[in-house]
Amino acid sequence: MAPPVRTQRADAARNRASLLAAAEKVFAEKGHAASVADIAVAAGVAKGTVFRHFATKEDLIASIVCDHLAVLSGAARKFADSSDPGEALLEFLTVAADQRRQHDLTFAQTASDHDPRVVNARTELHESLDVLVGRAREAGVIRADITEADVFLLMCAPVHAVENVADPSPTLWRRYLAIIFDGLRPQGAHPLPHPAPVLP
Amino acid sequence: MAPPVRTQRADAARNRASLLAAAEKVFAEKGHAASVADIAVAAGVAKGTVFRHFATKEDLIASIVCDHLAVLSGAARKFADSSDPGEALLEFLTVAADQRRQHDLTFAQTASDHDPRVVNARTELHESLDVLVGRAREAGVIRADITEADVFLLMCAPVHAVENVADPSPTLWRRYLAIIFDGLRPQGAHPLPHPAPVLP
Amino acid sequence: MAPPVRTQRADAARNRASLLAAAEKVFAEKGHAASVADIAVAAGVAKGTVFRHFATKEDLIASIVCDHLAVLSGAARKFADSSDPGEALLEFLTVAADQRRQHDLTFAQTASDHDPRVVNARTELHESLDVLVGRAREAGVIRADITEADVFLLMCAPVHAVENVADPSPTLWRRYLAIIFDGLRPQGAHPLPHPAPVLP
Amino acid sequence: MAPPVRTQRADAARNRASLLAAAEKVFAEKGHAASVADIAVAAGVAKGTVFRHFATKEDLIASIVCDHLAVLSGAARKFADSSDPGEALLEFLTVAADQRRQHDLTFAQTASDHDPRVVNARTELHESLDVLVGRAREAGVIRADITEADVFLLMCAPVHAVENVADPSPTLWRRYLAIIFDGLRPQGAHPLPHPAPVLP
DNA sequence: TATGAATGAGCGTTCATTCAT
DNA sequence: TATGAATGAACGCTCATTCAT
Repeated sequence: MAPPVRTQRADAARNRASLLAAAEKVFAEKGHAASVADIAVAAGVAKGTVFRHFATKEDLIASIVCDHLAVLSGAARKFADSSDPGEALLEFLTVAADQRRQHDLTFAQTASDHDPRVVNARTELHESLDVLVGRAREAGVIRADITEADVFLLMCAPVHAVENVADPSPTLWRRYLAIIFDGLRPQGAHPLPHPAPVLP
Repeated sequence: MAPPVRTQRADAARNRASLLAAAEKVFAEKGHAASVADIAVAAGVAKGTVFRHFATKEDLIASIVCDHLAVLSGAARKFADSSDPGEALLEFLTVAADQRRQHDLTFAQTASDHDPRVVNARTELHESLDVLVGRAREAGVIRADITEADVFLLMCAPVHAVENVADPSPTLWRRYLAIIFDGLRPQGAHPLPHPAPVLP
Repeated sequence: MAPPVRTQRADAARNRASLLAAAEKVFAEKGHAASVADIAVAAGVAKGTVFRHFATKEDLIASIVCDHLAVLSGAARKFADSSDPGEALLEFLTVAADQRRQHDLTFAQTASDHDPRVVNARTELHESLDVLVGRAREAGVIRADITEADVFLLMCAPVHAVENVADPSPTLWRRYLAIIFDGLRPQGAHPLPHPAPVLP
Repeated sequence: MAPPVRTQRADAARNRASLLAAAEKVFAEKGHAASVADIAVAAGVAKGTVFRHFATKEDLIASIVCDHLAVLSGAARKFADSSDPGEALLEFLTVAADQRRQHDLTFAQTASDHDPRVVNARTELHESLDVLVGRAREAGVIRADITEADVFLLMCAPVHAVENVADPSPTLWRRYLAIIFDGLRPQGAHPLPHPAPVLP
């Protein structure tokens, strides 16, 4: 009963998803050195098929970045409903760091900065974060001068810090998340030498 | 008294220095995408000249990384003599972040991890940092459970955080250094969920 | 019945064959100085296409050498069935010299010495030659102390000799083949000052 | 008493000679892959000094080839006085093959074909050989239809033959010289299918 | 639609040669 | 004169992208 177009679209969507998953893995493993051929092999398709789904390599990267941002938006929205705003923020940061730890796409960040889909996804994340951080701030579990932008910018710092360790324990980043989160707390806070940035 | 042969060497040394400076700049701007040709153009020399001074591109990168590490070692040793261990540590972190802000070579870190000169330079930095951090810890200005490795790993976090801002204020990183440094302080510290790593 | 996928393969195979032919010609003309670009131009394809068919320049050279060796093996086996072992050996040497005259790949011999495919092809030639030379020896048309290795090593000598002539008659090499073949005959043979080598 | 110009010339001549010796060795070892830098290092001088003595790399190669040809001319002239023309020819071929064995410059042959100094040196060798071979022919120790050109062209064949052996006994070439020399002898000679070439 | 062969710009690197010292 | 730093053309090779099948 299903029209053939549907079937094709379903196939294509499945292909696209498996390509994204393969690319995410390959990029995380090889970083910038990952080639389209590598990704095609990992996805079990021909090189040309990658370009059927993603116009350019940059487009593929941007799609992955979008997915990551969407996952984070979802997490931020979900945790924003929590009755414990401090715990919610910490849990969000834990999810964010863990995502980054599993698939480090730092190299892709700047590259896809100008892609409109990425801009949208980031905007959405900013909005979700604004709620989450606002509640934590109002509850007094983080300083009054900490903004959504601060959380966004510090989000990946724990994993970045660990990146310089040769063979890190898979939970070492939690140490640095704890340190940074302590820095966000109001207890013993020193005044900050620079106002928070306004992100687009 | 005047060394007669030095003239040539002086020229070559000047060239080498300008090559290093140009490469530092180009790498900071373009990251891994910087080509040897780019660097040669920036330094105003022919491509072949780059290879006269640095056997491979990797060698050039390692040389820059070594220089950076040496500057940091020097700063750490200098500040270790200070009478105010807390201020000394903060000043060191300020120097480190500012260096990184001017020339971000994050991409090079991993690449030159196995170069013996880089290993040596890093070892030296670890030793210098050990003294600096030890004094701050003993003076009680940072938590008792913070080690030299923690400082080393968090050293670049403020600049990393800022990297996601499109056109950042040149001193925005100080905001994040302040937050992280507050996280290192003993006031209001929560226990850390993971022991500090042991760096080689 | 018609294999549908063969069309692409046929194209690629044709390209590969024309690449091999072009490379054979260019290498014969320019020796080691032949560049991959030269070969690509001669074959009417882009440089990258050469590397699609042959992983490296060395691989391409080895492929040509293999082909040459296989042709010689085939000739040796074919002539080994002859009822006139002396004539058969002479005909083989004629084929071998003529092949070499058309495409001198002396320079490639040593270069591809370690390629396993070349090693195999050479081993096969040695085995074929062993039969051919053995029969000639048993028939008494060549000396009793001449081995397959001798024939293998002297095989290209006639063409080599002619290489020092500026614009040689295309059959001049036959003169030197005749002289050398006379040297292999039992009539008027002097004892040899060194035993035959054992080739792998 | 000696004018300083003489001293300089003597120095220069010594330098030139040591450069030639070093180059001969390096070329024999590395063939075409030998670089001017390799030669300079082997001679213990700077790269620029090589070009003070030899305008181009080709010029250097031509000079070595000239030297080799001159040595052979000398040998040919010396042996031409012998009372045993057959032995004299064999001895000349032995010297020629041994020279080639020690320093294989096959790769250089064609390259320096058009250098006028090489042309001269070769002409001189042809003249010397003409006498040597003429006497052997007249004495009946080689066929009546063998010319100086034949000997010239077959001169290096024994060493060439051995070149395909991986780790040859240093006297293996004598085996092939003996075979080829037997081919030159009148006993059991078959008529040759092509007239001797006329070399310039 | 999916394939993978072809493309060609660009890469890191080498090296004969030039030239200021 | 001898040096070795600088040059730049050329090399082998890679890879994102295009396109015929």
